[in-house]
Amino acid sequence: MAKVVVGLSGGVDSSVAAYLLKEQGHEVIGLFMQNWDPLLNNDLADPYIDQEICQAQEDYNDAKLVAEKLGIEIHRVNFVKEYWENVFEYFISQYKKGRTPNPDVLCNKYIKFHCFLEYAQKEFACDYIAMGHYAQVIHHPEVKLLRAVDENKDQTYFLEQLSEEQLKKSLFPIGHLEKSEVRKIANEVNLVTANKKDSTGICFIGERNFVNFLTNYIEQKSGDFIDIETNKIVAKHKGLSFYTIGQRRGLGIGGNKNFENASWYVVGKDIKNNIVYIAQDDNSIYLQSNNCIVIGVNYISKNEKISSVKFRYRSKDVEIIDYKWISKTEIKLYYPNTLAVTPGQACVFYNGQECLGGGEIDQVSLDGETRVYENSNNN
RNA sequence: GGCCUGUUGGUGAAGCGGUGAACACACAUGCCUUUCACGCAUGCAUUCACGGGUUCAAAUCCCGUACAGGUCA
Repeated sequence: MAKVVVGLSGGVDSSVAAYLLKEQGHEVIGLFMQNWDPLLNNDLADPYIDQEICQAQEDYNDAKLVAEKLGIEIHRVNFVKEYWENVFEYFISQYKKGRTPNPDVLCNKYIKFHCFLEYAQKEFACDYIAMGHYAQVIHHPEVKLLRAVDENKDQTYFLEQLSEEQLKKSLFPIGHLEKSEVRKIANEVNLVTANKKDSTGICFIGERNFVNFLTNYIEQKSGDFIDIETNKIVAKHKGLSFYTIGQRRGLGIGGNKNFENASWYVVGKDIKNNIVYIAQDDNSIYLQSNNCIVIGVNYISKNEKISSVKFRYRSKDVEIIDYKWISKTEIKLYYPNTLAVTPGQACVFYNGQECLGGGEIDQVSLDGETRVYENSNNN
């Protein structure tokens, strides 16, 4: 029996997490976070911006109903400023450099498992915090982060940056359940969130037309789409930051008599010359790499060896052939040829079911040839 | 100026008298998804530059007009 503060988001997962903790006999307190304010943050791409009730308010209402149903207290906290300073500014700075950052990894590191944790401990003197993530944590004899039982929903990818101290204080009550079981429980207990659609898009921000969203924060210049095979200009792009490596949709390049009848994929960027390189092959050699440098590494389980990694959320694990530490926080990984490993994205390390930590993909190469996925060296 | 060839959806392009106008790419929507993406599914020309004619029937044949390209003096 412990005192636990649950992050109630107004979704099914956290609702069921709270319910399970209560069932286990813990003293449970709900805490709702608001980390994004469309008006304050000038988020003109928010589809709800003209509505009277914003998304956050609607979610809070659901969270409140769940708390009432479960008979637990609910409180509300605002980390809009902290989110902007610790997550969003970095996110934008990376996009300006042509990279493809993952804000949700930082959101977990700095907001959910830092601001929230501190607040919960200070305000409520709790023993633990709990979240509705699909992940499992073991506290004894040593801290381990494990993939969720429901491998399809596993979210350890986003928890890659959590420290041992943060994990020690955290519980993931639904990590041993399948998503379908979570929904089933929610229905049995009759929670309003039981059949609510899963939220997607950047955590706390939500679904956006991404080009419009970024346009609010990044000035972009149009430039050339160049075929990397022939070096010919194929079309105009809207701004280098709007594209990520491996992207197909949104390029707007239709049939062209000078080229084959095939889709185009983004395979590189040249920031200095504002060029986006493309190729007409989803398996292009220019999309492939077999080694990369990962920086800002957080290593949770120092005794374990990396056997596989994930380069993008929900992508298949890639077996690691070898790796070499460059410094305490930088590592070079060697792996079989893989498509679209993208600078800025999180690279997460695994050994079987255990998540060992991870870092940020910095430089990507095929054998000795560095991919022109970005030119951050010039900045 | 004469002669010749071409003009099909957002783009590239099949079809060349017989009756729902291929296909590819783009795009849209849906699914998938706590990042960005990938992927999957579905949809998308009542109409073939325009006007007229022949025919039971034309995008497909004929005539004219307008564009575009070629070619000959």
